[in-house]
Amino acid sequence: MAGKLSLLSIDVLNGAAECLKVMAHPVRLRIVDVLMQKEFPVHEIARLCETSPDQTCEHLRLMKGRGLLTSERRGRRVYYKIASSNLPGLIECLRKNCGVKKIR
Amino acid sequence: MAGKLSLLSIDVLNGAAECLKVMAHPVRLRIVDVLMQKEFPVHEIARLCETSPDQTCEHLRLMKGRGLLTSERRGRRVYYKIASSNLPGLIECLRKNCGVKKIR
DNA sequence: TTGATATATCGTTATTTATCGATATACTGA
DNA sequence: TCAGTATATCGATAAATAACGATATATCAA
Repeated sequence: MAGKLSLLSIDVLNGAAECLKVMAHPVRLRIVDVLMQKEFPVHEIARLCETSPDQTCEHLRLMKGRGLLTSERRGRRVYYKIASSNLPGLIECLRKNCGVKKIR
Repeated sequence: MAGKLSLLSIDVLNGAAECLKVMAHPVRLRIVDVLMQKEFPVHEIARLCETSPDQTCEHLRLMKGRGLLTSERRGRRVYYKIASSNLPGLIECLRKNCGVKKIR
């Protein structure tokens, strides 16, 4: 072996760490898992994720702020869906690598 | 659509979140990136990651504590290497999905 | 307009995590 | 044994994050 290591750049590492930090929360992982099926309004996400609506808003706001989700108001409901192509890949990675299995 | 969503279990989500939390740090990502090539002793890891040896120890301890790395003393050096098959997959996932590119 | 539903934000407190300096332990070679 | 190198741990402070209640805004239907 000769030459330098081929390493990820600092900028990329910082960006990736930020992304992982946002996703390093069980409820937010669950939200993505839910949204991988289709878009849902906030109260539905809250119900499916078994958290309160206001905490759900918080999580959604965080993820939207990082560009991971987008939202669209229709009537009094706001529908969220996955915006970042990172997320399905990440969840897929977790399923494959972290002993993550589907349950019914 | 009929039937329940197929969701990841709470236990799995907690485990995955813990794993991600550990990896959600630029220096620790760099450490894994370095160790993907081969094992290294602490001071080399510190040098390659441009951090102090004692902070490097901290990071290594954290990751080892989660079963992500293993270590082996040889002489006065302690060599660390990747233990978890999650990690290369995760880094690979970051390379592919998070706009992560190699630099020389 | 009023009441009900849905979503969002704000402020406080609690908890966790990071950083850094100091110090301790382990090993080697002289 | 001593000096020097390598690794590890500990304690304090700082910073970031989470959790929760309270309150605010938006929309619709009556």
